[in-house]
Formats: sequence, structure tokens, C-alpha cells
Amino acid sequence: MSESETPKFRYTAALANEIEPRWQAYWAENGTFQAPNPAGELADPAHPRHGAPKLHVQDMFPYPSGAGLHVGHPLGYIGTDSYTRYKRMAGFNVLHPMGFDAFGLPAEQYAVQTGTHPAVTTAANVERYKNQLRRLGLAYDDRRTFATTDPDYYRWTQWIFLQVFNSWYDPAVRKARPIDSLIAAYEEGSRIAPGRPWAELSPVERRKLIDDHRLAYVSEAPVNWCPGLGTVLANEEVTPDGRSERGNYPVFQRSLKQWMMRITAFGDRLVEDLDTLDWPEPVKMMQRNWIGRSRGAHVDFPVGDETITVFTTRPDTLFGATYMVLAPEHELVDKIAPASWPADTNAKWTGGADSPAAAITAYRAEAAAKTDEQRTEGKEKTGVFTGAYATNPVNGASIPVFIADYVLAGYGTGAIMAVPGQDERDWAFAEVFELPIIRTVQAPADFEGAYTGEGVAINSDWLDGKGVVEAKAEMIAWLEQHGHGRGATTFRLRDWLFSRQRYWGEPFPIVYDETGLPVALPESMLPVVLPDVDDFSPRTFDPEDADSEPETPLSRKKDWVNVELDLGDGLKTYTRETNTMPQWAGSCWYELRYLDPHNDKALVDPDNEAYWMGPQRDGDCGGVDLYVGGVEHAVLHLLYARFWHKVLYDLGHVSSFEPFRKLFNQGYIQAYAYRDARGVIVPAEEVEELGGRYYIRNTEEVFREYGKMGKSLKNVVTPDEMCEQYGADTFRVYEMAMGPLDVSRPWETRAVVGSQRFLQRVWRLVIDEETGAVRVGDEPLEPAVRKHLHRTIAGVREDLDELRFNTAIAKLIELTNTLTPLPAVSREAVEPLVLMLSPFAPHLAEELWGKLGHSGTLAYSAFPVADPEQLKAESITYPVQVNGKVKARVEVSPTATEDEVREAALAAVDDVVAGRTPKKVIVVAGRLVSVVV
RNA sequence: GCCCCUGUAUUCCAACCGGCAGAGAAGAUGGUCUCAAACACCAUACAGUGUGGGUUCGAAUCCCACCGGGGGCACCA
Repeated sequence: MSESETPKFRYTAALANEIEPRWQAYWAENGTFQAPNPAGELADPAHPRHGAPKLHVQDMFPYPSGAGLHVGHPLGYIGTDSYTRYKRMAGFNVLHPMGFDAFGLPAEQYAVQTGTHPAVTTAANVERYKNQLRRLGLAYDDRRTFATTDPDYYRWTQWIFLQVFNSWYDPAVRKARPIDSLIAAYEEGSRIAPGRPWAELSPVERRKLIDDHRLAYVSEAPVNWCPGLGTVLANEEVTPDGRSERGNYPVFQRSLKQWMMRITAFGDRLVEDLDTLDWPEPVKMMQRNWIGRSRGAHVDFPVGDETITVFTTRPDTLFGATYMVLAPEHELVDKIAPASWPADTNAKWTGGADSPAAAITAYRAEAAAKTDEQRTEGKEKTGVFTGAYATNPVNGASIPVFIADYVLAGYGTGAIMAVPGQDERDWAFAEVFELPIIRTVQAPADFEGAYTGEGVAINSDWLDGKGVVEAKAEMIAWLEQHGHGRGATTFRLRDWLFSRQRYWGEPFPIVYDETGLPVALPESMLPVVLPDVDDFSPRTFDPEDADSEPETPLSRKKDWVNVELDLGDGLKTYTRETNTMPQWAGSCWYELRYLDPHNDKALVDPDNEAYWMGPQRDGDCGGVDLYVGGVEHAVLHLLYARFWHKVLYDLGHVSSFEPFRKLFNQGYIQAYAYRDARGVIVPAEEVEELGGRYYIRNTEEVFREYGKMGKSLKNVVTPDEMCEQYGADTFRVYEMAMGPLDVSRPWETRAVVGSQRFLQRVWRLVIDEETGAVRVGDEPLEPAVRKHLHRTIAGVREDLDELRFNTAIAKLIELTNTLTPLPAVSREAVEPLVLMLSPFAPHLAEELWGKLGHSGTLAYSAFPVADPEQLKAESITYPVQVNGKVKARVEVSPTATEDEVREAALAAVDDVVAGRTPKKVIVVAGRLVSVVV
């Protein structure tokens, strides 16, 4: 049979599948990848890395879906695994943990579909993921794993919620402080309650006042209601076209009573601290955009007895404000509108209505009927006059007040002063409604339209001649001095909507008493365990039914909702909060729990936090040393996690003020998909290529497209298949070798064989394929080979430090190819090669390391270090260019002086120069010589 | 519309501060092994760097414009 012809001891998939589980079992039994803590239960003074410099590397933990992993998912995990294996060998105490983000909509939806409890399906999915990850040989400290759904974990999620609830933001010190300090300030009179004095307030009034300052608070406000999902959503979970990110259902603005988190209080710090982070610039940009900080001024415009306050970033242009615009929903609209149109009202302003009230009603109806998309798509500005005139505080000018849907109720004050000369939108509106345009910034000659650039102020009285920056500052000073306004900063960021009408999430540690106000449960009552219910499905509605009312699954469980508790003033009846926390809650702080996963006294022991995540020098933000994940979490998870971390920092629970010091976005593995002539997706594995065209069943032509890997495209390849066909090491090497970690690339199963051939060559270097004997001897290397070895060591270290795994592997292949044809196989080269390969192909390396006569694991063996002597070249070959073309090469000693090199080079190109006198001779040390004639 | 990233052999990708365009992999072609094939091994070929300008002794690399691909933002006052 043909089997007998494959050498018995060749490195094949079958051999890999024998070696790999064996080493995985060894690592697990010996706790090889356990990292010692400085304090507590996980401390271990006998550990080889006890007291070593630390390195905390983390992946964005997965959401264990029912579908399991495909080959794209572990790309980042293999990257961090290779990096941490290297760093561990290089002497670091490496923390590389893995957990599971298991609460949330998909698990719940899957559970509803299959009729199984989400706890059951989640546990099964987590188990499956763990097995898949283990099969890849990922070196996690498995004592530190958890799922966010574990009551021991979400106990602390609830605990953090209580910290947030029991805090307020003190703008004077720009930080969160315990709520007791606010109560004390009111009591002692250092802070004055608005309206009536604190002493005269009833207990309920006092609670309401305090509740209004908490960082977690209940508010009745317009929120994103998604009937199709049966829950409200955070702004971050709604797409720009007003649909749910998950499920793509319509989202409606509804005023509902919901939990909010005061993330806006941290807007400044969330923007400013981005500068301390080593993050990809696009991600920082997305966060800045999302937070949307604008500096400018609030300006008060009197309208009769009322005052309209606007926000503007251009107070310097106030002299050019020729009209005002309010959002249609603005609360002053009805108050300022007179009963009838003023005399001489431009017919274009009235929308054809008989009275301002009629015009306003009609316009509001028109605006409400438009979707966001329709509203922004139409370039033509619409609006209607309110009939009212306001007074421009700088020059007393009487200017008309309009409503228009290009002004958004939710941003700034929902009102603007319109300066058509310097704002494109205002210009467009002014053209439609024939409003005057006054330029207040000198535009370049022949400039048409709104000028938004730099220039000196004109038509602006005392500001004339000043630049934009100076004019802004002077105008703000003037406004403040005369009581017409003040400097202000606004944010696009809204407070975080924190409650969901879902079952599968963390319950709030909150009950309500007879006043209907929230009462925090004491820490001793945590965790509030998610109760078992018969019906965990959410109440969903017709996706278009905007008027439906949310209903929480937990509210159905009456015997849980109504509870008798003693919260310090005797046994009383309370009602539990029945909303649950959003999916993001558990991932907002998990990086901290890895540090001290079993601590039941504290979120994390301060010594352990300071060691793993504390600032490393003055001004350092601290945090995880390397955090790897997809760019899709650029705003959601990464913004929320930063916010919670800052609250914990302010309250003294952590020493780092940012959770993730360095962020790296890995690329995606994409895959080809194929459609037949009808446009139906066909299974990718059945497609064959022939001369650049693609066929299925040998006859039918199909057409290739490029996209994500997924069930619906029938192009999923799983790591399990890869392990079976090639082994985990080959799969790992392939994923790391196919390109830089941050580049998206296509998956190509047939190319995997290249990585297998490489590992086979390494194996063959050590082991005789026919006999299984070790072929390695102790003879020294040829000097040239030794130099190559040390160049490789230096290069591989540098590449690994920079996460350039693909080029590191290329260098290892190169070294292997140098060693392969040599008559003798020297230990001097093979041992470093095996050690350098071990981050990528750990099982194979462990196996060979054992065969080379070492006992135990190589995980703590020193990573090879290049000998600087060996990196010095014995001679340098200089290419010699004449007029930019290489004409000759000269070999000189590395110690040769510039003059010697020049002389040698000129001699070498003597025939080309042919007697002409060189105009210029450039010697670039160590590089080349350039001769110009 | 604005902003960011990106364009190198058939394909995925290298090329550090501007200095000989090629490290690695796949595929192709030819060969060794084999009765034959597969595996494995050996060898060979394949681009002047999207286009057009500029700076420079010298440009894939720096600058400008345009074209193509990817991403973000988009009435945010």
C-alpha cells in the first residue's frame, strides 16, 4: 500500500495530531503558563518569573456564539500567543488570560430559537470555544478564566454599578467623588441647593436632588426604542440611518424612563487622555469624532420676555448673525410665536399658512414624517418663520427667528444664531429665504459663498482687524462682562443609556421603595442573582410599531420582583428593578478581574492591580500593555471601558487611569464566496478553478466574490478542520506567515501546505525520517553559517518586538534553508532555531527540544541572544553607481576609511568613467558609492 | 462632500532613516524519486513599484495632482 512509502518518521498531520494533544496535556497538568501574582492566592515566590518585569497582554474576549470558531477568529489570539511566548522566554512575567463575554442578545435569541435556557446554551458554547482554543495550543493561565455570566463575576459588575450610582461628578476637581461628599456639602451649606434651602427640603425632595447628581441615574427622556428587538438601545448601538446595529430594525425616539450613565461628565478627559495612549490613529479619531467636543460660547438673545440661548463655536462672527433658527421641537417655539404674522412678512417665510401657529404645526408634521436620511439628503433647506424677532446682543439688531430641521434638538441648546457669511448651511438657508448676508471675516478676493476659513474680522466694530482666534477670545470676554453669554463646551456624546428590556443580562442591584425612588442594595446582598424563569423571551413587537411599550422579562416573575428586605430601617417591602444591564457592562472592566480572578473581598487586590496595570513612570496612564482586537469596537466597548475605568480611578480602586495603554487592531481573514448563474451561493469547498475560471460539478461556471467568512456565504473553514488536516502548529504558522497582523487577507486553504513543508524541513533537520534517530551533532558551525544564525536571531527578536510575525517566520525559513543542504547538522544552530520557532509552533518545538536531550518544557528557556561580534561584517560589498546605474561592486574591509572606499570604487569603474573627471563622488557609509560624471 | 489608510511578479506579501527592487509563501514550468501517481525533494521563469509631474547624485520610499481599492465622518452650529 502507498502508506508504507511515506517515511515513518516524517512530520505529518498524523504525527502532529499525536504530539499536540500530548503537550497540551503536559502544559495543563504542570500549570506551565500560570503567571504569579505579587499578592494573594495566586502569588508564587518559587515561580521562575517571580519578581520579573511584567507584561500584560490581552485579547478582546470572544462572544461564544453557537456557530463556534472559524479560522478568522483566532488570528489575533495566535498573534498574542506567539508574542507572549516569546516575551516569557525573554524573561518577562507574562499575563495572558482569556475569558468569555457571554451575556447579551445573540445568546438570548439563540436560546429562544432552540427553546433552551440561555445559561445552558451559553455554558455549552463556552465549553466548545475552550476546547477549540485549547486545541490550538494557546498558552493561557487557565486559573484566570471566567465568563461574564458567572455570578462570582457579575457580582463585581453589580458592585461597580453601585460605585457609579453612589458617585457624582465634581466639576471643581474634574473627578468622580462619593455621593456622601455631595450630601455633606449641602448639609454644611458649602453647596447651595437650587430653589429652597436644603434644610427646608423634605427627605424625598432631598433624595431627588441627590439622585439628579448621581453618575447612574433614572431619567425620563427621549431614547432609542426598538420594537423589533423589544428593547431600548444606546446611541452607539444605532446606525446612522436610524436602525439597530443588531438585527437592522427601525429605531424610534420615545420618551421612556430608563437608567443612564453620566459619561458626558467625562467628555473632556476621554478626549484629552487619548493623547496618552499608544493606539492606532484611526481609532483615536473615531473616539474624538464620537465624543465631538466643540469649544465656543453660549449667547443669550432676548425675544420679548423670553431668552433664547444658542451655542456657537464662532462667537467672533456674532455681528454677522442676521437670523436665528430653533429646532422644531424647541420648547420656546410656542411661547415666542405671536398670534399673527408681523406686517410685511416675506411670503416665502410663512409656508403659506395663515398664522405662525398654523405654519409651525404644519412644519413640525412635515419634519416628523421624514426619516433622518430624507432629512439630510435633501440639499434644499426648509423651515418656517415663527413670527418672532430676537435682539442681537452685540448691536441691538432685530433678527427673525425661524424653525428648521437642519437644527437638531439634541445638540447644543437646540438653537443657533445663523451667520450665513461664515457658515455654509446658514448661507444655503439665507438664499432660500432671502435673508441678509453680512461677512464678518475677510474672504479672499472673488470668493463666493460662505467663507469658513481664517481671516481678519470685518464689519464687526471693535473686533475689526483681529484674527479668528483672538476675536473669539475677545468676544467671549465681552459677552461675559456684559452678561450676554459665556464660554462653553458642548459634546456630541450623550449620556449612556444603560438599561435593557432583556432577560439575559446582569440584574441591577437596585430596588424601589414606596416613594418610587431607587434604593441601592448593600454590598452584602451581592450578587443579585439572575432568577430562573420559565419565559425568558423578550416581548417584541411589530418592528414598525413605534407606540408599543417595552416590557421586561423579569417583571413577569412577581415573586422575585416583590421582596421583603431589611435595608437598615426594618423589614419593608420593595420592588426590584427588572431591567437588565446592556451587553457592554461585563466587558467594561474584565481586564481587571483577570488580575485577581477569585478575590471575594475586592474587585482586585490593589497590589495586584498596581503590579500588572499600574503606571510604569511619571505621567504614564497605566493599563494593559497590549490589547489586540478588531476595529469594530473602536467606540462602543473601548469608550465604555475607559469611562468605567476612570470612575474606578477617581474613587481610588485602581492606580491606572486608562485601561488599555496600547491597542492593536488585527486584520480580518476574509474568504472567497461563489455564486452560480442564478446568483445563489454555492459551497466554496466544491468549487474548482480551471484557467482562471471557476466551476462546480466540473461543468457549471460560478462567479467569485470576496467577503467575510460566514455560514450564509457557505465558505466557512474551521480551525478544527485545519488541525485535523495539518495540525495546530502548521495552522498557527500559516496564520502568522500570511501577512502582517493588521492587514486583512484572503484565506486560502491550499496555501497552508507551504507552512507544513517548512515545519517538515525543520523536523527533518533534527530527526531522520526513516529511522527516527536524532541527527544532530556537536560540531561547530562554519563561520558564515554562524553569522547567518546570529543575524537571524537579531532580526527575529526585532520583528517579534514589533509584532511583525510574517517577516520573523520568513527569516526562520531562510535559516532553515541555509542549514538544510549542510552535510552535518549542528546543535549550535538547531537549538536556537527550535527555540525561535517555538512561539509559532510550540508543540513541534517542545517535541524537538525533548529529542535534543532537554527535559520538561522550553517555555522558560532563554530566547536566543545574538552575539554582537557575529553581527559585524567581515567585508562590505559596495555597489558602485555611475550616474544612478550600478556599474560595479567592490569589496572592502568594514574598517576601511571613506577615502579608501572612494578609491576602490573609482578604480572599479575606471573603464566606465573612461577618463572623464567625476563631478561628484558620494560615499554612503556601509551602503554604496555614487559617481556622477 | 470632508478626513484617514492603501496601490510592488499570476496571487498573498518583503525591501529599516531615500541607496543593488525580492525575504518568505502559494501557484506555474522542468526535473529527481516511482511501474505510474501522490507526497517529498531539486531547479527555473515571472514585476521596475497605479498614472503624470517635482525634489535629489540617487525615489517603491519624500512632495504635488489624478485614478483605483478599503475605512471613518457626514446638516454637530
